[in-house]
Amino acid sequence: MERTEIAACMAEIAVLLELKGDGPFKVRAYDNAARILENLEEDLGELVEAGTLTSISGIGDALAQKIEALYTTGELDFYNKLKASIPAGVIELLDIQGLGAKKVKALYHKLGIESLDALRRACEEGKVAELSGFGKKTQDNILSSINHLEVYRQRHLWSKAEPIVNRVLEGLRGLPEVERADCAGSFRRNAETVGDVDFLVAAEDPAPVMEWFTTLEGVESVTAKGDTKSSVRMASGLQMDLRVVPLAQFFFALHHFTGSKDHNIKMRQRALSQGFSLSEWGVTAVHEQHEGPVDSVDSEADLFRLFGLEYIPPSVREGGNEIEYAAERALPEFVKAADIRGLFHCHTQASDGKDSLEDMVRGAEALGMEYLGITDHSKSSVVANGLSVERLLEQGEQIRALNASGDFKTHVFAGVECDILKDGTLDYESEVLDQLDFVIAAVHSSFGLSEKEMTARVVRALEQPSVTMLAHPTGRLLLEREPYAINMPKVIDAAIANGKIIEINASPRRLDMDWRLWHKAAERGLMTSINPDAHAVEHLPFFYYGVNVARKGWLEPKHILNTRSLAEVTEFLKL
DNA sequence: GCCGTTTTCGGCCCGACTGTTTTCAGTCG
Repeated sequence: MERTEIAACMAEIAVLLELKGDGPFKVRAYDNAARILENLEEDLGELVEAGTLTSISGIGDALAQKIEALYTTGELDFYNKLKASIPAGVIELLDIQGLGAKKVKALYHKLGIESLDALRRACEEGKVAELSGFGKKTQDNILSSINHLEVYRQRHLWSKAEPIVNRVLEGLRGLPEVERADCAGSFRRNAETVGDVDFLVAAEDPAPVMEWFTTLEGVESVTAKGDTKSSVRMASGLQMDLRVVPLAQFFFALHHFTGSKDHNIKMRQRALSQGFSLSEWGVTAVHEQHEGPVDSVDSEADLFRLFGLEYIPPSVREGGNEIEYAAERALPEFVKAADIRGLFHCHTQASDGKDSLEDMVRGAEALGMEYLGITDHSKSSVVANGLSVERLLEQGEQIRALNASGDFKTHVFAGVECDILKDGTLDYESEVLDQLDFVIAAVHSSFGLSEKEMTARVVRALEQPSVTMLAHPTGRLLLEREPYAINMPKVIDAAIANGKIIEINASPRRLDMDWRLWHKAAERGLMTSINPDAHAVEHLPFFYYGVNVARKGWLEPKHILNTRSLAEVTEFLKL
C-alpha cells in the first residue's frame, strides 16, 4: 500500500476509535500519524526497509508495526476488525455540522441510525429531539446540515477566497470601532485550499462589528453569533468566522487563530518549558515565582521574541521544525514576489493559449519582467493544438525576429512544453529540441500507469539532455483530480542527479510540486522555477500564487531560476 | 498510542459557543 493510502487508513482508524469511545489521546496519536505520513518527505519504503520508522517523533512501536504491515502486505487485521465493527454510513454522519463522535455514537446505539437517510427520517419523525442531550434545535440543525451537506463539504481554492477576504478586510478596517483587523487561519498561512476563512478584529465594542459582519452582502445564513464570535455561511458555501478581542490581546489571538494547530501545540510546549502558559488570551506564568513577561506585545514579532524566537512568517507555521530554526535565528530569507524577474511556461494562440505572442510579451513587460519563456504544447497534445515540428521551428524564428526588433524590453526565450510519451521518450527528436532555448517536459496522457511505470517514465525523461525542467510533476488539479501515482522522492532524486529543474506550477488549481516536498528537496540541491503556466495575459500574475507555495516550502531566491537576471539565466541555459 | 534534564507512569494546548441543561457536555477550531 502506498504512503498516502496508509495515511488515509490511519486517519480512518482515528475516526473509528473515536466512535468506539477510545481515549482522545489514542485517537490523536493515529491522527498525528496520518499527518506525519501525509507530510513525509522521505521515501516510506526506505524507512520500512531500514526499520527506522520509530525514529520519527510520534511514531512508536505500535504505529510502526501497523504502518509496516500496511506497506508490505496492504492488510492490517486490527483495521479490518475495527472497520467491520462500525457500519460505513455511521462515519459519514460526522460530516454533519454539530455532530461529533459522542452524538453520532448516541444516534447509532440508541436509534440504530446507520446512514444519512436514516438520520434524515429520524429527524423528520421527531425521534432525534427526544434523545437526552439532543433537542428540537439540534434536530433542526441536523436536518438543515444534511440538506446542505454537498455545499458544506466543499473546500475552496485559495485564489477563490482571496477577493472575498480582501473585500471583508477592507470593510472591517473601515469601521470606526475597529482598531485592527486581519485574516487568520489556513488562508493566512497560504494553504492551497481553504475550508473556511477566519477574521480577527481588535475593538472595544464588538456589537457593531458583529452586526456589520453578519449582515454582509452575500451572507446566506448566520450559524453563530455570540459576544465575541460570529460565523456566517456565504451563498458560495464559504464559511467565514469573525472574532473580536480587546487590542491588548490582538496579537496573541492572531497568532493563535493563524495556527496551524501543530504549530500552536509546539509553541505552547515551548512556552511551558520556559514556565509560561500561552493561549489566545495572552501569556501567564505557570509558577508563582515567575514574573509574567513584562514586555508589551504590539506585534507577532514581539510575541515570538518573548519565547526567544525570531519572527516566523505565517506560511511556514505548519508545525514542522520552524520553531527550532527560529530559536537558532536560522530561518532563511524567504523568496518574495518582488524577487521574480522573468516567467517561463507560457502559452500562446499557437497552441491552446488565448493571446498572441506579442500580447504575452507586452503583458510580461507591463509586469516588469526581464524575460519570458514561451512554451506551447507539443504535437501529441492534439486537443491542445500541439505544434508540429514545422510550426515549432517557425515560432522559434518569430521569437528571434521579435527579440531583434527591439520593440520590447522583455527578452523572449523559445521553448516548448514537450509531452513525455507513455514510454518516457519525448515528443520531438533531440535534434529539434536542441534548436530551442529550453524545454519543459510534461505528462499529459496515460495517467493510469502504475506508480512504478509512471515513475520510470518521468525519470527517463529527466535523463534526456535536451530537457531543462519538469512541469506539474503529479498532474493534480486541486479539488478536481487526484495526482497520478508517482514516487516523488525518486523523481526528485533523478532531477538532482541530472541537474534538472522541477517547476512550481503556479496555476492556482495546480500548485504542483507540492510545498511539503520543497524544504528537504531544496536542501539537497533541487532547483525550481516558479511558472505561471499562463494561457492568457491575465494569467501571467499567477506567479504570485507560486511564490506563496515557494515560501511555504522554505525556498529562497537562490533556489529559484527565475529570480535570476537575464544574463544569469542565459548563462544557465548555456545559450 | 507516544513520550521522557519530572524516563516505564502519568501526563498529553486551550477556550468560546451552542444547546440542553440548572452547572455542563459536546463540538469546533
